[in-house]
Amino acid sequence: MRWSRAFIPTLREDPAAAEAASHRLLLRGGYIRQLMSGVYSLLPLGTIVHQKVEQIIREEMNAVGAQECILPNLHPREIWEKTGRADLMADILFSFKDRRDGEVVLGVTHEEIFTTVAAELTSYKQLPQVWYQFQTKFRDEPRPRAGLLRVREFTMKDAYTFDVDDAGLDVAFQAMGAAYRRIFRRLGLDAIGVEASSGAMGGKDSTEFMVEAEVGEDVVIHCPSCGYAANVERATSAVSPVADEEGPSEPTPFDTPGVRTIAGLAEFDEPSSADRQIKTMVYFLDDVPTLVLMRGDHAVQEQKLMDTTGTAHARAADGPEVLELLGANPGSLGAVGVSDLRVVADLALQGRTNLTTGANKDDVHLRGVDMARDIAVAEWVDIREVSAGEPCVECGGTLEEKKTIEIGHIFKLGTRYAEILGASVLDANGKPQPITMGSYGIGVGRNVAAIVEAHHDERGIVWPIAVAPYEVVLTVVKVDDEASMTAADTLYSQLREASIDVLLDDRAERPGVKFADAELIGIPYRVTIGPRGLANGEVEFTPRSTGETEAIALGAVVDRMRQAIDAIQP
RNA sequence: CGGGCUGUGGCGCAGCUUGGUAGCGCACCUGCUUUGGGAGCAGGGGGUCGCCGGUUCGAAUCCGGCCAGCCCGACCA
Repeated sequence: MRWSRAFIPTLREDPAAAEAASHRLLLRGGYIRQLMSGVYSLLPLGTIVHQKVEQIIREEMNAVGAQECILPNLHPREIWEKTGRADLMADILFSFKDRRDGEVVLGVTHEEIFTTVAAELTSYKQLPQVWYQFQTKFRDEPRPRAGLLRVREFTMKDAYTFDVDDAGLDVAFQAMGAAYRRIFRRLGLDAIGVEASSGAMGGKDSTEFMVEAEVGEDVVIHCPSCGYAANVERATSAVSPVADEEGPSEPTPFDTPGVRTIAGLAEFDEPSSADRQIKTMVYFLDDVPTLVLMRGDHAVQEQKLMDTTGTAHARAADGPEVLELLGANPGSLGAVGVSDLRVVADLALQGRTNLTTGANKDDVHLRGVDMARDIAVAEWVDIREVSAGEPCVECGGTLEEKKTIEIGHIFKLGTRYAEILGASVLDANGKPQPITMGSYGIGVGRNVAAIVEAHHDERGIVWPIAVAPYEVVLTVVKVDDEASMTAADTLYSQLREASIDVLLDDRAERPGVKFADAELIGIPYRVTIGPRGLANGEVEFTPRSTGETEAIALGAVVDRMRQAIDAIQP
């Protein structure tokens, strides 16, 4: 491509609305433009990168025997009603009516549709099957942010595996996980697989692939000594036990005027340190009012709460609701003697005695509370949010936290969708078996953004060559110098001949502008062609990553590029 | 949805407090000069001041409503 003919609208100044590095640089480099909140146009450069990322994913999918499909994005709402996800995902579902008043939704993901296709399978002999597609997903996200990182319309590679039994699913899951690792390595992303919550996808097991990033929205807990890694929505840790002293034979009320917080109570009443208090919170778990009990110094992890209690929608009760349910305001709440509300408690409270908690009367607390004796706990669950510095459950090492971007997620779905949508095969004994499924997603645009987050400097993007829109840029310092343009045209043809993606900067711009643009858009190698070097038959060769320039012979350019590309391609 | 903020040529901003009919830098067009790290001079084009309504002789400016976008919290690739 000749730069003079290309549409690469670079911006000299940072756009005001862009904070994340990837957002800022993709805008400035002329890769993307925003249309509305969470919706972006991919300009020519953005499109090439997107396609290169897709192609790497496609190659690795095909390598594990996956077959590419293209499924529709207009779905009858009915099918989403059937699986219950019309409600579960109601918040993010784009939904409308067609001309015949039929309810239609835009595809959020495609489990329902792939399963519908899979209903045509009849025999275990046809399994396993692995199908995938690149398709736009529409999600009316509550809060799009950071450019391509979190949007409302995006391309996802979604794959689905179909097996007769769990053993088959395990094999498929492993194979797909390995393919994902190869993909991320080729994309230049240092991804780690972590245990994750399955959320609205349903299913038993899932692994998220995360890359560490300043702008990451997820928190991963990991153990440097044994490698344990889990999303904070799922992570556990060892809790140092607290030795309780002998308490009274029944809870004893005492006045605590003005005390409203754990810290306040710990200060007010010496023996009631935070780890000897019961924190009582009121939640509506799928509209069922529930008391959630935590050790005073622990925080509840809402996703863990939802997962362990099988809840689809959870929300904290507000002040008036709390008052109506318990007769007291937050700050004096407790579960002692509460029999008409569901009570769930964190495992860290199990067996604890002589604790302090609210009395459900403003400005009064109870001391000497014995969990087993005084509180009717319906469910003991691990709902504690892990934080850095706690001991690892696996090896006792000290856990750390990382901010990460989720760049891929793979799920073991099991038979849920197959059962509802009637996808079953006859097994070797002639018995119908629901197909066991897995679901595997990668957000293409988000990966593009993640690559930029991981590969940039103060001057711009530094693309890994595997995904760079062009592998080399020929910067002609003086376009009205005939010898320079002739040499540039020759090199341009030779590089194209060698199937190397080359951008020829033949613009009538000053050198400084060209260098700055080349660095901003992040082309991995720059060949600078000017009268100075040309006098000796030489040009300058500059890798974007190091910025170190070396003079090489005109005739050596193609070889150098070939070498650079071969060194990185798998 | 809750909280904070912002809407003025393509981009970045000033003007708003104290109403008088819009300005700066970059970008763009023309010419001349310049030419290895975002050139100089001269000339020029481009704006319903987010939208609707109100107050006023007069509104970018004051008031009300709405819309959009950004950032922080509850969701996901």
